[in-house]
Amino acid sequence: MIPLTDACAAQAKPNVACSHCNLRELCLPVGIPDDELQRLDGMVATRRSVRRGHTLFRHGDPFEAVYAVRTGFFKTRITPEDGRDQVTGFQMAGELLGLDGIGNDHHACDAVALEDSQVCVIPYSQLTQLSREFPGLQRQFHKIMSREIVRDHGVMLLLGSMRAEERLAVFLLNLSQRLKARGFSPSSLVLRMTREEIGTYLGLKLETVSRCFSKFQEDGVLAVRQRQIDVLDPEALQRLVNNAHG
Amino acid sequence: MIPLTDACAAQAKPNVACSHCNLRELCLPVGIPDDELQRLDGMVATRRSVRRGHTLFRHGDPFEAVYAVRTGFFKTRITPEDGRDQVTGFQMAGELLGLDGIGNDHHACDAVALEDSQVCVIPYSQLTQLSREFPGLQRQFHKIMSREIVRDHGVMLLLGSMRAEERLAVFLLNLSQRLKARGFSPSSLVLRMTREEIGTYLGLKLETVSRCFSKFQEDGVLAVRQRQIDVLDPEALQRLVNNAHG
DNA sequence: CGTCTTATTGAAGTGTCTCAAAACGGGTGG
DNA sequence: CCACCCGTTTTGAGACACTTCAATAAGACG
Repeated sequence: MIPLTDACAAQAKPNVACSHCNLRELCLPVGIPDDELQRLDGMVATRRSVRRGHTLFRHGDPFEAVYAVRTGFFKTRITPEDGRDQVTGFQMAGELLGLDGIGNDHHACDAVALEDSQVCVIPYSQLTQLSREFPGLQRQFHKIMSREIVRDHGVMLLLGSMRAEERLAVFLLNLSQRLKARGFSPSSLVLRMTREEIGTYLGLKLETVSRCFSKFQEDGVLAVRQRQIDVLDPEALQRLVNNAHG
Repeated sequence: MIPLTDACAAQAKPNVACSHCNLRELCLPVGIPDDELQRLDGMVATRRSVRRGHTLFRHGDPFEAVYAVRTGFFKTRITPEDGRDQVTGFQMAGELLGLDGIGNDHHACDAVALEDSQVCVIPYSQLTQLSREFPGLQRQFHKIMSREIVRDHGVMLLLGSMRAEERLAVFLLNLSQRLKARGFSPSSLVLRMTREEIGTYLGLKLETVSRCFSKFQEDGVLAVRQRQIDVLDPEALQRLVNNAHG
Protein backbone atom coordinates (compact mmCIF):
# COMPACT_ATOMS: atom_id res chain seq x y z
CA MET A 1 0.00 0.00 0.00
CA ILE A 2 1.14 3.50 -0.77
CA PRO A 3 2.38 5.48 2.25
CA LEU A 4 -0.14 8.19 3.03
CA THR A 5 2.15 11.05 3.80
CA ASP A 6 -0.38 13.67 2.86
CA ALA A 7 -3.12 12.13 4.91
CA CYS A 8 -0.84 11.78 7.92
CA ALA A 9 0.15 15.40 7.66
CA ALA A 10 -3.50 16.38 7.63
CA GLN A 11 -3.99 14.82 11.01
CA ALA A 12 -2.24 17.86 12.34
CA LYS A 13 -5.50 19.77 11.70
CA PRO A 14 -7.96 17.75 13.75
CA ASN A 15 -10.65 20.34 13.17
CA VAL A 16 -11.09 19.20 9.58
CA ALA A 17 -10.58 15.50 10.29
CA CYS A 18 -13.37 13.15 9.24
CA SER A 19 -12.33 10.75 12.00
CA HIS A 20 -13.31 13.27 14.65
CA CYS A 21 -16.41 14.61 12.90
CA ASN A 22 -19.77 13.94 14.52
CA LEU A 23 -21.36 13.79 11.08
CA ARG A 24 -19.27 10.90 9.84
CA GLU A 25 -22.19 8.47 10.09
CA LEU A 26 -24.24 10.67 7.73
CA CYS A 27 -21.55 11.76 5.32
CA LEU A 28 -19.04 10.41 2.87
CA PRO A 29 -17.13 8.22 5.38
CA VAL A 30 -20.13 5.97 6.13
CA GLY A 31 -19.11 2.36 6.45
CA ILE A 32 -15.39 2.97 6.56
CA PRO A 33 -13.76 1.25 9.53
CA ASP A 34 -12.24 3.52 12.18
CA ASP A 35 -8.65 2.48 11.54
CA GLU A 36 -8.97 3.28 7.84
CA LEU A 37 -10.82 6.47 8.57
CA GLN A 38 -7.84 8.11 10.19
CA ARG A 39 -5.88 7.63 7.02
CA LEU A 40 -8.67 9.41 5.18
CA ASP A 41 -8.34 12.61 7.13
CA GLY A 42 -6.41 14.25 4.34
CA MET A 43 -9.48 14.11 2.15
CA VAL A 44 -10.90 17.37 3.40
CA ALA A 45 -8.57 20.11 2.27
CA THR A 46 -10.19 22.88 4.24
CA ARG A 47 -13.45 24.31 5.47
CA ARG A 48 -15.30 27.16 3.92
CA SER A 49 -17.95 29.47 5.33
CA VAL A 50 -20.80 30.78 3.21
CA ARG A 51 -23.01 33.52 4.50
CA ARG A 52 -26.76 33.46 4.07
CA GLY A 53 -27.78 34.39 0.55
CA HIS A 54 -24.31 33.84 -0.88
CA THR A 55 -23.31 31.10 -3.29
CA LEU A 56 -20.90 28.25 -2.67
CA PHE A 57 -20.53 27.81 -6.42
CA ARG A 58 -22.35 28.99 -9.50
CA HIS A 59 -23.36 27.60 -12.83
CA GLY A 60 -20.31 27.68 -15.08
CA ASP A 61 -17.69 27.71 -12.32
CA PRO A 62 -14.87 25.28 -12.98
CA PHE A 63 -15.36 22.08 -11.06
CA GLU A 64 -12.63 21.32 -8.57
CA ALA A 65 -14.20 19.92 -5.46
CA VAL A 66 -17.32 18.48 -3.93
CA TYR A 67 -18.58 19.89 -0.65
CA ALA A 68 -20.03 18.29 2.44
CA VAL A 69 -22.40 20.46 4.40
CA ARG A 70 -21.12 20.75 7.96
CA THR A 71 -23.51 23.30 9.35
CA GLY A 72 -26.30 25.27 7.77
CA PHE A 73 -28.64 24.75 4.88
CA PHE A 74 -28.40 25.10 1.10
CA LYS A 75 -30.54 25.05 -1.97
CA THR A 76 -29.37 24.14 -5.46
CA ARG A 77 -31.03 25.61 -8.50
CA ILE A 78 -30.69 25.71 -12.24
CA THR A 79 -31.32 29.00 -13.97
CA PRO A 80 -31.79 28.86 -17.74
CA GLU A 81 -31.36 32.13 -19.62
CA ASP A 82 -35.09 32.68 -20.02
CA GLY A 83 -35.61 33.69 -16.42
CA ARG A 84 -37.01 30.39 -15.34
CA ASP A 85 -35.67 28.98 -12.14
CA GLN A 86 -35.90 25.44 -10.81
CA VAL A 87 -34.79 24.52 -7.31
CA THR A 88 -33.34 21.03 -7.66
CA GLY A 89 -32.79 20.26 -3.99
CA PHE A 90 -32.25 21.36 -0.42
CA GLN A 91 -29.15 20.13 1.41
CA MET A 92 -28.51 19.86 5.12
CA ALA A 93 -25.69 18.65 7.38
CA GLY A 94 -23.81 15.63 6.05
CA GLU A 95 -25.13 15.94 2.50
CA LEU A 96 -22.92 16.43 -0.53
CA LEU A 97 -22.96 19.34 -2.95
CA GLY A 98 -21.34 19.73 -6.34
CA LEU A 99 -21.74 16.28 -7.90
CA ASP A 100 -23.30 17.97 -10.92
CA GLY A 101 -19.90 19.42 -11.83
CA ILE A 102 -18.09 16.16 -12.53
CA GLY A 103 -19.86 15.56 -15.82
CA ASN A 104 -18.23 18.28 -17.85
CA ASP A 105 -15.74 19.92 -15.48
CA HIS A 106 -18.01 22.86 -14.78
CA HIS A 107 -20.81 23.25 -12.31
CA ALA A 108 -24.25 22.95 -13.83
CA CYS A 109 -26.18 24.66 -11.04
CA ASP A 110 -25.91 27.29 -8.31
CA ALA A 111 -25.59 26.34 -4.65
CA VAL A 112 -27.01 29.05 -2.40
CA ALA A 113 -26.78 29.12 1.40
CA LEU A 114 -30.18 29.66 3.01
CA GLU A 115 -28.52 30.42 6.33
CA ASP A 116 -24.95 31.06 7.43
CA SER A 117 -23.25 27.75 6.67
CA GLN A 118 -20.01 25.90 6.68
CA VAL A 119 -18.85 23.18 4.30
CA CYS A 120 -15.93 20.78 4.09
CA VAL A 121 -14.06 21.20 0.81
CA ILE A 122 -13.17 17.83 -0.71
CA PRO A 123 -10.95 18.33 -3.77
CA TYR A 124 -12.07 15.94 -6.47
CA SER A 125 -8.49 14.95 -7.20
CA GLN A 126 -8.12 13.84 -3.57
CA LEU A 127 -11.38 11.98 -3.72
CA THR A 128 -10.47 10.00 -6.81
CA GLN A 129 -7.00 9.29 -5.52
CA LEU A 130 -8.25 8.04 -2.16
CA SER A 131 -11.08 6.08 -3.81
CA ARG A 132 -8.47 4.01 -5.57
CA GLU A 133 -6.83 3.14 -2.28
CA PHE A 134 -9.95 2.68 -0.17
CA PRO A 135 -12.63 0.52 -1.77
CA GLY A 136 -15.00 1.48 1.04
CA LEU A 137 -14.73 5.13 0.05
CA GLN A 138 -15.17 4.32 -3.62
CA ARG A 139 -18.27 2.31 -2.80
CA GLN A 140 -19.75 5.01 -0.59
CA PHE A 141 -19.14 7.70 -3.16
CA HIS A 142 -20.88 5.63 -5.82
CA LYS A 143 -23.76 5.04 -3.44
CA ILE A 144 -24.17 8.73 -2.78
CA MET A 145 -24.30 9.51 -6.50
CA SER A 146 -26.69 6.64 -7.14
CA ARG A 147 -29.00 7.76 -4.34
CA GLU A 148 -29.01 11.24 -5.77
CA ILE A 149 -30.23 9.74 -9.04
CA VAL A 150 -32.92 7.75 -7.24
CA ARG A 151 -33.95 10.83 -5.27
CA ASP A 152 -34.25 12.82 -8.49
CA HIS A 153 -36.44 10.13 -9.98
CA GLY A 154 -38.68 10.46 -6.95
CA VAL A 155 -38.96 14.18 -7.57
CA MET A 156 -39.81 13.45 -11.20
CA LEU A 157 -42.66 11.26 -9.99
CA LEU A 158 -43.81 14.03 -7.70
CA LEU A 159 -43.66 16.67 -10.42
CA GLY A 160 -45.11 14.43 -13.07
CA SER A 161 -48.10 12.94 -11.33
CA MET A 162 -48.93 14.44 -7.94
CA ARG A 163 -51.33 17.18 -7.07
CA ALA A 164 -50.34 20.19 -5.00
CA GLU A 165 -51.29 18.81 -1.59
CA GLU A 166 -49.55 15.51 -2.21
CA ARG A 167 -46.41 17.32 -3.31
CA LEU A 168 -46.28 19.38 -0.17
CA ALA A 169 -46.98 16.31 1.97
CA VAL A 170 -44.09 14.43 0.35
CA PHE A 171 -41.85 17.42 0.85
CA LEU A 172 -42.69 17.77 4.53
CA LEU A 173 -42.36 14.05 5.24
CA ASN A 174 -38.98 14.00 3.55
CA LEU A 175 -37.77 17.00 5.53
CA SER A 176 -39.10 15.50 8.73
CA GLN A 177 -37.35 12.21 8.13
CA ARG A 178 -34.01 13.87 7.40
CA LEU A 179 -34.23 16.01 10.52
CA LYS A 180 -35.03 12.93 12.56
CA ALA A 181 -31.95 11.18 11.17
CA ARG A 182 -29.91 14.10 12.53
CA GLY A 183 -31.36 13.89 16.00
CA PHE A 184 -33.90 16.69 15.65
CA SER A 185 -37.60 16.46 16.25
CA PRO A 186 -39.43 15.10 13.21
CA SER A 187 -42.63 16.90 14.18
CA SER A 188 -41.41 20.42 14.89
CA LEU A 189 -39.63 21.96 11.96
CA VAL A 190 -38.46 25.43 11.09
CA LEU A 191 -38.40 25.92 7.37
CA ARG A 192 -35.24 27.51 6.08
CA MET A 193 -36.76 28.47 2.75
CA THR A 194 -39.52 30.78 1.56
CA ARG A 195 -42.86 29.67 0.14
CA GLU A 196 -41.54 30.66 -3.24
CA GLU A 197 -38.48 28.43 -2.92
CA ILE A 198 -40.68 25.52 -1.86
CA GLY A 199 -42.91 26.25 -4.82
CA THR A 200 -40.05 26.40 -7.26
CA TYR A 201 -38.89 23.03 -5.97
CA LEU A 202 -42.36 21.45 -6.13
CA GLY A 203 -43.41 22.94 -9.45
CA LEU A 204 -46.04 25.17 -7.84
CA LYS A 205 -46.59 28.90 -7.43
CA LEU A 206 -45.99 30.37 -4.01
CA GLU A 207 -49.69 31.16 -3.59
CA THR A 208 -50.55 27.52 -4.12
CA VAL A 209 -48.00 26.46 -1.53
CA SER A 210 -49.45 28.95 0.93
CA ARG A 211 -52.99 27.74 0.26
CA CYS A 212 -51.93 24.14 0.87
CA PHE A 213 -50.37 25.09 4.20
CA SER A 214 -53.62 26.81 5.15
CA LYS A 215 -55.62 23.78 4.09
CA PHE A 216 -53.45 21.46 6.16
CA GLN A 217 -53.92 23.75 9.15
CA GLU A 218 -57.71 23.80 8.69
CA ASP A 219 -57.69 20.01 8.56
CA GLY A 220 -55.70 19.78 11.77
CA VAL A 221 -52.76 18.11 10.05
CA LEU A 222 -50.29 20.93 10.69
CA ALA A 223 -49.91 23.94 12.92
CA VAL A 224 -48.42 26.68 10.78
CA ARG A 225 -46.88 29.82 12.24
CA GLN A 226 -44.90 31.36 9.45
CA ARG A 227 -41.95 29.04 8.96
CA GLN A 228 -42.51 27.18 12.18
CA ILE A 229 -44.35 24.01 11.22
CA ASP A 230 -45.68 21.46 13.71
CA VAL A 231 -46.78 18.16 12.31
CA LEU A 232 -49.88 17.25 14.32
CA ASP A 233 -50.97 14.23 12.28
CA PRO A 234 -48.10 12.60 10.39
CA GLU A 235 -50.31 9.63 9.45
CA ALA A 236 -52.66 11.98 7.65
CA LEU A 237 -49.73 13.29 5.60
CA GLN A 238 -48.66 9.74 4.84
CA ARG A 239 -52.19 8.75 3.81
CA LEU A 240 -52.32 11.71 1.47
CA VAL A 241 -49.30 10.35 -0.34
CA ASN A 242 -50.38 6.71 -0.42
CA ASN A 243 -54.06 7.07 -1.22
CA ALA A 244 -53.42 9.14 -4.27
CA HIS A 245 -55.76 8.53 -7.14
CA GLY A 246 -53.17 6.92 -9.42
CA MET B 1 0.51 -2.80 -12.08
CA ILE B 2 -1.46 -5.98 -11.55
CA PRO B 3 -1.30 -8.44 -14.45
CA LEU B 4 -4.70 -8.53 -16.09
CA THR B 5 -5.02 -12.21 -16.72
CA ASP B 6 -8.80 -12.06 -16.73
CA ALA B 7 -8.93 -9.23 -19.18
CA CYS B 8 -6.45 -10.94 -21.45
CA ALA B 9 -8.48 -14.10 -21.37
CA ALA B 10 -11.52 -12.12 -22.36
CA GLN B 11 -9.84 -11.10 -25.57
CA ALA B 12 -10.59 -14.60 -26.69
CA LYS B 13 -14.23 -13.46 -27.05
CA PRO B 14 -13.81 -10.52 -29.40
CA ASN B 15 -17.54 -10.22 -29.80
CA VAL B 16 -17.88 -8.73 -26.32
CA ALA B 17 -14.69 -6.70 -26.43
CA CYS B 18 -15.01 -2.95 -25.87
CA SER B 19 -11.88 -2.41 -27.96
CA HIS B 20 -13.65 -3.70 -31.05
CA CYS B 21 -17.03 -2.13 -30.34
CA ASN B 22 -18.25 0.58 -32.68
CA LEU B 23 -20.05 2.24 -29.78
CA ARG B 24 -16.94 2.80 -27.72
CA GLU B 25 -16.95 6.54 -28.43
CA LEU B 26 -20.44 6.84 -26.95
CA CYS B 27 -20.17 4.42 -24.08
CA LEU B 28 -18.23 3.79 -20.90
CA PRO B 29 -14.78 3.56 -22.56
CA VAL B 30 -14.84 7.16 -23.81
CA GLY B 31 -11.49 8.84 -23.40
CA ILE B 32 -9.55 5.70 -22.65
CA PRO B 33 -6.49 5.33 -24.90
CA ASP B 34 -6.50 2.39 -27.30
CA ASP B 35 -3.64 0.55 -25.65
CA GLU B 36 -5.37 0.65 -22.28
CA LEU B 37 -8.68 -0.22 -23.80
CA GLN B 38 -7.57 -3.70 -24.80
CA ARG B 39 -6.81 -4.45 -21.19
CA LEU B 40 -10.33 -3.40 -20.34
CA ASP B 41 -11.97 -6.03 -22.49
CA GLY B 42 -12.67 -8.21 -19.49
CA MET B 43 -15.07 -5.62 -18.18
CA VAL B 44 -18.04 -6.92 -20.13
CA ALA B 45 -18.83 -10.34 -18.74
CA THR B 46 -21.38 -11.25 -21.38
CA ARG B 47 -24.16 -9.96 -23.57
CA ARG B 48 -27.83 -10.37 -22.89
CA SER B 49 -30.81 -10.14 -25.20
CA VAL B 50 -34.11 -8.71 -24.05
CA ARG B 51 -37.19 -9.10 -26.17
CA ARG B 52 -39.61 -6.26 -26.72
CA GLY B 53 -41.85 -5.74 -23.74
CA HIS B 54 -39.63 -7.74 -21.41
CA THR B 55 -37.64 -6.34 -18.51
CA LEU B 56 -33.87 -6.24 -18.14
CA PHE B 57 -34.30 -5.79 -14.39
CA ARG B 58 -37.10 -4.91 -12.07
CA HIS B 59 -37.58 -2.84 -8.98
CA GLY B 60 -36.29 -4.86 -6.04
CA ASP B 61 -33.94 -7.12 -8.01
CA PRO B 62 -30.55 -7.46 -6.35
CA PHE B 63 -28.02 -5.17 -7.96
CA GLU B 64 -25.08 -6.94 -9.53
CA ALA B 65 -24.27 -5.20 -12.77
CA VAL B 66 -24.80 -2.15 -14.87
CA TYR B 67 -25.78 -2.55 -18.50
CA ALA B 68 -24.71 -0.77 -21.65
CA VAL B 69 -27.30 -0.73 -24.42
CA ARG B 70 -25.79 -2.26 -27.53
CA THR B 71 -28.79 -2.41 -29.79
CA GLY B 72 -32.40 -1.53 -29.23
CA PHE B 73 -34.25 0.88 -26.99
CA PHE B 74 -35.34 0.90 -23.34
CA LYS B 75 -37.45 2.86 -20.94
CA THR B 76 -36.95 3.02 -17.20
CA ARG B 77 -39.88 3.60 -14.88
CA ILE B 78 -40.68 3.72 -11.22
CA THR B 79 -43.94 2.16 -10.12
CA PRO B 80 -45.12 3.04 -6.61
CA GLU B 81 -47.72 0.73 -5.07
CA ASP B 82 -50.56 3.13 -5.73
CA GLY B 83 -50.70 2.42 -9.43
CA ARG B 84 -48.90 5.56 -10.45
CA ASP B 85 -46.19 5.15 -13.00
CA GLN B 86 -43.41 7.54 -13.92
CA VAL B 87 -41.13 6.96 -16.88
CA THR B 88 -37.75 8.28 -15.75
CA GLY B 89 -35.90 7.97 -19.02
CA PHE B 90 -35.42 6.42 -22.45
CA GLN B 91 -32.09 4.77 -23.26
CA MET B 92 -30.53 4.05 -26.62
CA ALA B 93 -27.28 2.54 -27.91
CA GLY B 94 -24.24 3.34 -25.79
CA GLU B 95 -26.22 4.53 -22.77
CA LEU B 96 -25.96 2.94 -19.35
CA LEU B 97 -28.75 1.28 -17.38
CA GLY B 98 -28.89 0.23 -13.75
CA LEU B 99 -27.03 3.03 -11.96
CA ASP B 100 -30.02 3.37 -9.67
CA GLY B 101 -29.16 0.04 -8.09
CA ILE B 102 -25.82 0.99 -6.57
CA GLY B 103 -27.36 3.06 -3.79
CA ASN B 104 -28.83 0.26 -1.74
CA ASP B 105 -27.84 -2.91 -3.56
CA HIS B 106 -31.23 -3.33 -5.17
CA HIS B 107 -32.65 -1.83 -8.32
CA ALA B 108 -35.01 1.06 -7.71
CA CYS B 109 -36.76 0.99 -11.08
CA ASP B 110 -37.79 -1.29 -13.93
CA ALA B 111 -35.95 -1.31 -17.24
CA VAL B 112 -38.24 -2.36 -20.09
CA ALA B 113 -37.16 -3.02 -23.67
CA LEU B 114 -39.29 -1.08 -26.16
CA GLU B 115 -37.93 -3.19 -29.00
CA ASP B 116 -35.86 -6.36 -29.20
CA SER B 117 -32.58 -5.28 -27.67
CA GLN B 118 -29.17 -6.41 -26.62
CA VAL B 119 -27.06 -5.15 -23.70
CA CYS B 120 -23.52 -5.62 -22.46
CA VAL B 121 -23.48 -6.90 -18.89
CA ILE B 122 -20.85 -5.10 -16.81
CA PRO B 123 -20.60 -6.69 -13.37
CA TYR B 124 -20.28 -3.96 -10.79
CA SER B 125 -17.46 -5.83 -9.06
CA GLN B 126 -15.49 -5.75 -12.32
CA LEU B 127 -16.24 -2.11 -12.80
CA THR B 128 -15.02 -1.09 -9.36
CA GLN B 129 -11.96 -3.29 -9.63
CA LEU B 130 -10.99 -1.92 -13.04
CA SER B 131 -11.76 1.65 -11.95
CA ARG B 132 -9.04 1.35 -9.36
CA GLU B 133 -6.53 0.36 -12.00
CA PHE B 134 -7.64 2.70 -14.77
CA PRO B 135 -8.16 6.29 -13.67
CA GLY B 136 -9.65 7.04 -17.09
CA LEU B 137 -12.39 4.51 -16.49
CA GLN B 138 -13.03 5.80 -13.00
CA ARG B 139 -13.32 9.32 -14.35
CA GLN B 140 -15.64 8.31 -17.16
CA PHE B 141 -17.88 6.36 -14.84
CA HIS B 142 -18.16 9.34 -12.51
CA LYS B 143 -18.94 11.56 -15.47
CA ILE B 144 -21.72 9.29 -16.62
CA MET B 145 -23.33 9.30 -13.18
CA SER B 146 -22.91 13.05 -12.87
CA ARG B 147 -24.46 13.65 -16.28
CA GLU B 148 -27.38 11.48 -15.31
CA ILE B 149 -27.92 13.77 -12.31
CA VAL B 150 -27.69 16.86 -14.51
CA ARG B 151 -30.08 15.31 -17.02
CA ASP B 152 -32.56 14.55 -14.24
CA HIS B 153 -32.36 18.15 -13.08
CA GLY B 154 -33.23 19.21 -16.61
CA VAL B 155 -36.28 16.97 -16.51
CA MET B 156 -37.23 18.51 -13.17
CA LEU B 157 -37.10 21.92 -14.81
CA LEU B 158 -39.25 20.64 -17.63
CA LEU B 159 -41.81 19.07 -15.31
CA GLY B 160 -41.78 21.94 -12.88
CA SER B 161 -42.11 24.91 -15.14
CA MET B 162 -42.85 24.14 -18.78
CA ARG B 163 -46.13 23.95 -20.59
CA ALA B 164 -47.16 20.97 -22.66
CA GLU B 165 -45.86 22.18 -26.02
CA GLU B 166 -42.51 23.20 -24.58
CA ARG B 167 -42.14 19.82 -22.91
CA LEU B 168 -42.74 17.96 -26.12
CA ALA B 169 -40.39 20.28 -27.98
CA VAL B 170 -37.62 19.64 -25.46
CA PHE B 171 -38.26 15.92 -25.72
CA LEU B 172 -38.08 15.87 -29.50
CA LEU B 173 -34.99 18.05 -29.66
CA ASN B 174 -33.24 15.81 -27.15
CA LEU B 175 -34.16 12.70 -29.09
CA SER B 176 -33.08 14.30 -32.32
CA GLN B 177 -29.73 15.30 -30.90
CA ARG B 178 -29.03 11.84 -29.53
CA LEU B 179 -29.91 10.20 -32.83
CA LYS B 180 -27.64 12.61 -34.64
CA ALA B 181 -24.77 11.70 -32.30
CA ARG B 182 -25.28 8.08 -33.41
CA GLY B 183 -25.14 8.89 -37.07
CA PHE B 184 -28.87 8.88 -37.74
CA SER B 185 -30.88 11.67 -39.25
CA PRO B 186 -31.83 14.27 -36.67
CA SER B 187 -34.90 15.27 -38.62
CA SER B 188 -36.53 11.94 -39.40
CA LEU B 189 -37.29 9.96 -36.31
CA VAL B 190 -39.30 6.86 -35.59
CA LEU B 191 -40.60 6.92 -32.04
CA ARG B 192 -40.10 3.71 -30.19
CA MET B 193 -42.61 4.55 -27.49
CA THR B 194 -46.35 5.15 -27.34
CA ARG B 195 -48.01 8.49 -26.71
CA GLU B 196 -48.81 7.27 -23.24
CA GLU B 197 -45.16 6.49 -22.50
CA ILE B 198 -44.15 9.93 -23.75
CA GLY B 199 -46.87 11.42 -21.59
CA THR B 200 -45.80 9.52 -18.51
CA TYR B 201 -42.29 10.80 -19.06
CA LEU B 202 -43.36 14.40 -19.63
CA GLY B 203 -45.97 14.55 -16.89
CA LEU B 204 -48.84 14.80 -19.39
CA LYS B 205 -51.80 12.68 -20.37
CA LEU B 206 -51.60 10.82 -23.65
CA GLU B 207 -54.39 12.93 -25.14
CA THR B 208 -52.41 16.07 -24.42
CA VAL B 209 -49.35 14.60 -26.11
CA SER B 210 -51.44 13.70 -29.12
CA ARG B 211 -52.96 17.18 -29.29
CA CYS B 212 -49.52 18.75 -29.18
CA PHE B 213 -48.35 16.58 -32.05
CA SER B 214 -51.40 17.69 -34.03
CA LYS B 215 -50.72 21.30 -33.17
CA PHE B 216 -47.11 21.05 -34.31
CA GLN B 217 -48.32 19.49 -37.53
CA GLU B 218 -50.86 22.28 -38.12
CA ASP B 219 -48.12 24.83 -37.53
CA GLY B 220 -45.86 23.15 -40.05
CA VAL B 221 -43.24 22.34 -37.45
CA LEU B 222 -43.57 18.57 -37.76
CA ALA B 223 -44.94 16.02 -40.14
CA VAL B 224 -46.58 13.35 -38.01
CA ARG B 225 -47.53 9.96 -39.37
CA GLN B 226 -48.14 7.81 -36.33
CA ARG B 227 -44.71 7.24 -34.85
CA GLN B 228 -42.86 8.52 -37.88
CA ILE B 229 -41.96 12.11 -37.06
CA ASP B 230 -40.28 14.49 -39.49
CA VAL B 231 -38.91 17.68 -38.07
CA LEU B 232 -39.68 20.32 -40.68
CA ASP B 233 -38.69 23.37 -38.68
CA PRO B 234 -36.18 22.61 -35.92
CA GLU B 235 -35.64 26.32 -35.25
CA ALA B 236 -39.32 26.67 -34.41
CA LEU B 237 -38.97 23.90 -31.86
CA GLN B 238 -35.92 25.59 -30.42
CA ARG B 239 -37.67 28.94 -30.25
CA LEU B 240 -40.54 27.35 -28.38
CA VAL B 241 -38.10 26.26 -25.70
CA ASN B 242 -36.16 29.52 -25.49
CA ASN B 243 -38.95 32.04 -25.74
CA ALA B 244 -40.87 30.53 -22.88
CA HIS B 245 -42.66 33.02 -20.70
CA GLY B 246 -40.41 32.43 -17.67
C1' DC C 1 -60.36 -10.63 -41.85
C1' DG C 2 -61.46 -9.73 -37.19
C1' DT C 3 -59.62 -8.22 -32.82
C1' DC C 4 -56.94 -5.44 -29.87
C1' DT C 5 -53.89 -1.83 -29.06
C1' DT C 6 -52.77 2.83 -30.17
C1' DA C 7 -53.97 7.38 -31.73
C1' DT C 8 -57.06 11.28 -32.72
C1' DT C 9 -60.54 14.61 -31.71
C1' DG C 10 -64.40 16.90 -29.12
C1' DA C 11 -66.83 18.90 -25.09
C1' DA C 12 -67.16 19.58 -20.36
C1' DG C 13 -64.83 19.76 -15.80
C1' DT C 14 -61.22 21.12 -12.46
C1' DG C 15 -56.85 22.29 -10.40
C1' DT C 16 -53.59 25.58 -10.57
C1' DC C 17 -52.16 30.10 -12.13
C1' DT C 18 -52.63 35.02 -12.54
C1' DC C 19 -53.56 39.35 -10.85
C1' DA C 20 -54.53 42.07 -6.96
C1' DA C 21 -54.99 43.66 -2.31
C1' DA C 22 -54.16 43.36 2.41
C1' DA C 23 -51.86 41.55 6.65
C1' DC C 24 -47.83 40.24 8.91
C1' DG C 25 -43.07 40.40 10.65
C1' DG C 26 -38.24 41.63 10.92
C1' DG C 27 -35.06 45.01 10.56
C1' DT C 28 -33.52 50.00 10.48
C1' DG C 29 -33.25 54.58 11.68
C1' DG C 30 -35.11 58.42 13.87
C1' DC D 1 -39.17 52.54 21.73
C1' DC D 2 -41.93 53.71 18.06
C1' DA D 3 -42.55 54.47 13.14
C1' DC D 4 -41.55 53.03 8.99
C1' DC D 5 -40.17 50.12 5.19
C1' DC D 6 -39.69 46.06 2.64
C1' DG D 7 -39.82 41.26 1.86
C1' DT D 8 -42.89 37.50 2.87
C1' DT D 9 -47.31 35.46 3.46
C1' DT D 10 -52.21 35.11 3.15
C1' DT D 11 -56.55 35.29 0.79
C1' DG D 12 -59.90 36.22 -2.99
C1' DA D 13 -61.83 36.19 -7.77
C1' DG D 14 -61.41 35.20 -12.45
C1' DA D 15 -58.77 33.03 -16.31
C1' DC D 16 -56.68 29.26 -18.51
C1' DA D 17 -54.18 24.92 -19.41
C1' DC D 18 -54.62 20.49 -18.91
C1' DT D 19 -57.51 16.54 -17.65
C1' DT D 20 -61.42 13.66 -17.92
C1' DC D 21 -64.76 11.19 -20.28
C1' DA D 22 -66.29 9.51 -24.53
C1' DA D 23 -66.54 8.26 -29.27
C1' DT D 24 -64.22 7.31 -33.49
C1' DA D 25 -60.42 6.13 -36.48
C1' DA D 26 -56.26 3.92 -37.71
C1' DG D 27 -52.81 0.36 -37.43
C1' DA D 28 -50.74 -3.91 -35.87
C1' DC D 29 -51.00 -8.71 -35.32
C1' DG D 30 -52.42 -13.28 -35.38
